[in-house]
Amino acid sequence: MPELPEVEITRRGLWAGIRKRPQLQDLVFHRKDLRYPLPLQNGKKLLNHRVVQIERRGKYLIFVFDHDLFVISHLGMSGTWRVQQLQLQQSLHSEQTQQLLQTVQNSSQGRSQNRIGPHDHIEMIFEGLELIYNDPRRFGFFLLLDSRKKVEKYFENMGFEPLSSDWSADDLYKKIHSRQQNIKSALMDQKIIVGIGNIYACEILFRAGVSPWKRASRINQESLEKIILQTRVVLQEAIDRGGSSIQDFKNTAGHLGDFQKNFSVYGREGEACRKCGHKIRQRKNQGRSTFWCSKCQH
DNA sequence: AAGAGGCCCTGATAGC
DNA sequence: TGCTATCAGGGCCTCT
Repeated sequence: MPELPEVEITRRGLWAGIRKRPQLQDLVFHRKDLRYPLPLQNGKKLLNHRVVQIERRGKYLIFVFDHDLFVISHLGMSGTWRVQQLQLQQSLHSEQTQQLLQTVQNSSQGRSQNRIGPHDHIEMIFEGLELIYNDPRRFGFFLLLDSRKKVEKYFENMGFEPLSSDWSADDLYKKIHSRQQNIKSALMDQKIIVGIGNIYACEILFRAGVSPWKRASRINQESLEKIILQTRVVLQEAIDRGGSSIQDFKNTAGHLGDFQKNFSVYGREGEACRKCGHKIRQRKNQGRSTFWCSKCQH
């Protein structure tokens, strides 16, 4: 589901929710793993620490706690975080807290309290509200790291941050000029540039007028500049519109995004190109549906 | 050693 | 109605 815009929307919503009361009071896991094992025991290190910032790197969220503790959260294909108000009694009773901790072993207790629904796997409880992670497909993950160094190590091989201006077209050219793969695969390669997934790769290439099937090494200077520009424009537009909700993306307040209404090609196979009227085509690339206009994109 | 393909998992939808 | 097949926003691992 979530590409950079959706993760950024999530980041903002989470931070807006907890910034005034950032001390983690409880952490509850309703299963032992997602994509990777959850920090059932180590997670207790986080209790009573404050979240000082929530950062984003590509499609990853980073909860920065005081005392050099970090949580890396990835939404996989179907993950969402939501902010939910807590009843006063729930947030203040330590007995309740004890009971919640035990729900690591027994998730049915949590559900019976009517706060938790199907596929709600993690609860981060703050004063007066909680953050709940929901993920039907469970491709997401939640990792605890105990130093900034480990965080940097974790992200050391990741590509350029598209909305940052600390890299240039030349830098990107150096990374892709020897690539034999097509430009769409290159755009989706997180080692080259981060945050772009299947939807936005299609949309960016349409706006740049570049065929997804063009070899990365054969992109000329002018097209490369267009791709970079449109990457920034499309991602920023999507953020401004609350992200894209194809099936189920919701922001932390449970609201759907709006950017899917602006899709030029994604999911529009057989429909008329909004620019030239030609039929939008679809073909698989590395197992992912790829949409493009063969008349507008070369 | 870059690049393609399989796989993890559930749910929605299409077709019979 | 109910079965089966296919597909879905990601990324890691394996194989070539």
